[in-house]
Order: sequence, then structure tokens, then C-alpha cells
Amino acid sequence: MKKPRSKSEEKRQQILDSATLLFTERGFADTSMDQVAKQAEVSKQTVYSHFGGKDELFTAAIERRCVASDLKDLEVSDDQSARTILQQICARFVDLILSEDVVRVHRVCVSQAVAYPEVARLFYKAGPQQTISEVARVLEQLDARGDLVVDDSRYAATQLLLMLKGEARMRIEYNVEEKISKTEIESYTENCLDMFLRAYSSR
Amino acid sequence: MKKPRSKSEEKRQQILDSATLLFTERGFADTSMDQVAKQAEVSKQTVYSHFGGKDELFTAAIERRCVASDLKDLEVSDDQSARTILQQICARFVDLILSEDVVRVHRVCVSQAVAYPEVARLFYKAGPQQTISEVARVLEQLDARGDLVVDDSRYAATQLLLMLKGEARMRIEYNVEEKISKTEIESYTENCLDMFLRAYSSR
DNA sequence: GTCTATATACAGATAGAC
DNA sequence: GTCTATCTGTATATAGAC
Repeated sequence: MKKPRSKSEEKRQQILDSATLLFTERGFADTSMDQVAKQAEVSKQTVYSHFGGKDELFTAAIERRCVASDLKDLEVSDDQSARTILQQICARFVDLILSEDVVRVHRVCVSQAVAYPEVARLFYKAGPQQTISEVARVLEQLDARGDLVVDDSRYAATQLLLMLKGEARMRIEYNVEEKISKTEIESYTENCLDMFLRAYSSR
Repeated sequence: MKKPRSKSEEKRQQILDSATLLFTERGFADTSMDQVAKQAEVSKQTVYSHFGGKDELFTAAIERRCVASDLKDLEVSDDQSARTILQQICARFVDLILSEDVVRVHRVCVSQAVAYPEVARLFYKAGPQQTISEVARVLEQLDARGDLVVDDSRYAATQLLLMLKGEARMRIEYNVEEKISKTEIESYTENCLDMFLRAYSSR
């Protein structure tokens, strides 16, 4: 079982890849074991011998996507202004949450939150919660540097990140046809950061 | 078909009530027509004769819940400060979005956003979009009154409302066991409003 | 381990009596 | 209109050959 570069391990990966794709694209109930087997170019029995059943396959497939986002190890370099640093964070975060991929994982986790609480919780901890902690740490450093006045860094981070979702993210989540344009998104993002800096630049 | 206070109309309502309950509680796929019929104390055939099939029943059941929230017709009375007015709005909004009921409808709409875009869009327009417009109108009045300086009222309303969701709402959505306490929620809400007022009180 | 073929259950939807 | 009984497809899961 321990990384046998065998055919078996290869098929296991194929199955996992296919399952992740299908579950996130079509949802849990609308994905059948037959479809997974076909997509992985493997027989159904092989799927069952690798994973015990649909439940375990689903858990394994989604857990892989519950890894910490690329918004990690944020550095606060001394030669950059608070605005510049936060601008970069905002841009990266907005990119992240507007990606179809991330929305799909979010969607399937939320929709199965009652049936598979472990999966949804995993996503929450690896995603939103982790990101809030990271940004909070940055805000603390900017506070220590005297650029900002932040009493509760966790509150402030939560506020900034949630704001940034904007109507754009909601429309993707609800699959609304009329999407927000790229320039509009940039305008809103900038507006959020301005607003945030006004609120926390001093007292 | 027009409001026949008949047995038929009564059963129709029972079916609709049962469907709404089951679809929002267990999701679309995990709700069967048999369950709906049983819950409504009606035969399955009756369900099919009233609504054509599962699709139509789902649409009808969820559309009923896509009505404008109680956050409507917000009044700006002259003898109340901007803070007081917004405090009331914030409290009502937080109550709304933290209710299990609202989260359940949100969840099923998001999870079926690809299969039933009309339903998800309906929820979006009646819920989030409507609320943003309402709050934006209030902010414009407060701007006109000179209490706030708001350039883009829609942006500002979106920011305020999204912020208020906080970790509390996320934890309900993802069904995370460790919920945020009531006092913590109030503390965060107050913090949001303070922050919002600092950002928009003047330039 | 991997395949084809099959068992079993239950879903959505319909037929026909009353 | 409403019911009981049924059709038909397809899902998860398993049996048994190679």
C-alpha cells in the first residue's frame, strides 16, 4: 500500500482524478460509480476494490481539494507600503474566489454539508479559516509597524475578505448569467481596500 | 384552477408544503416523490397530477421561498442617528442570514445552481440583490442628510452586508460543529458597524 | 488485481379502477 | 381527482472467471 509505483497505484490516481472532476462538476448524487469508472478507463469493480464504496470515494476525492490555498506564507516586506501589500493580497484572493474550480468545490461541500460534515468542515478549515488567519497575521504586522490601527486582527481580516467577495462571487455561486465585468471587479476591489484603509488607518 | 377552495386545492398546498420542507432539509436528489407523497398524506399519483414531475415540483416549492426578505421598505426617520438606523438594519440582517431556514434554502439553490439556474437566480434576485438595493437606498438618504459620505451606495451596501456574514454564517453553511456564540456575534456585528462608519463618516 | 456479468433496491413515472 | 398496483430504467454493490 505504500507507494507501490505499480499499475495499481496508477489506476488509483486515475480513479481519484476522475472522481474529483465529476463530483465537483456534477455534484455527489448526479455522479455514478459507472461514470467514474468509465472516466478513469477502469472497471467498476476496480473502483470498489480501491475504495470501499461511494461514500469513501467522495470523501477521498474532495479531501484532496481541501488543501490550503496559495494564499499562504504571506510576507510583509519593509519596503512596501501597507496599501501595496494589501493590494497584492486582495488581488490574489479575488482571483482565487472567482475561479470556477474553487466555487465548484465550495458548492459540493456546502450541498453535502449535512450528509458529510467532515468533508465540509475540512474545506472550511483549510480554506476560509486558514486564509483569515494568514491575513490576520499580516494585519498584526502592519499594526506593529504603525501603518494600521487594528484592535482585533481576526475581525478585520474577516471583514476585508468577506467584503471582497462582492456581487461577482455571488453571481458565480448562484450561476447567474449576467456576470460582473473584469473592470467592474477591479473597481470594486479597489473600493474595498480604500474603504478598509480609511477605517483602519488611524483612530 | 382559480382558487377553488376545494379538497384539491388543499392537497396542492399540503404537497407544496411537504416538498418545500423536504427539498430544503435533505436536498433535491435525496428527496423522493414517494417521500413527498407520504409527508403530504397523499398518493404519489396525486402529486404527479398536480405538478407534472419532480422538476416542476422542485421549482414551485423553492420559488415560494424566494420571496423578498423582511428587510424591505426600510425607513429613515429624521430623529434617529445614522448609527441607530444602521444598527437596526444590521441586527435584522444578521438574524436573517443566521437562521437555519434561510441557510437551507440558500444551500439547495447553490447546490442545484447548475441543474436549475432559474431557481438559483430567483433566490439571488429576491434575496441578496434586493437587500443590497434596499440598504443602498438607505445609505443614499444618509449621504443626502450629510451623516455619511458615500460615493457608490451599491458598493458600500454590498460591503456592509457581506462583512456581517462573518465566521458565524460560514460555520452554519459548512455545518461546522463549533458555532460562534451569541455574544461573539454581537461583538463582531458592532465591530463591523463601527468600522463601516469610520470608513464612510467623512473624507 | 482486474475484468464481465449479475443481484438487489429504489427511483421517477404511468395504467387503470373507483 | 384520487387511489393502488405496476412498469421501466438505473443506481450501488457483489460474484465469479481470468
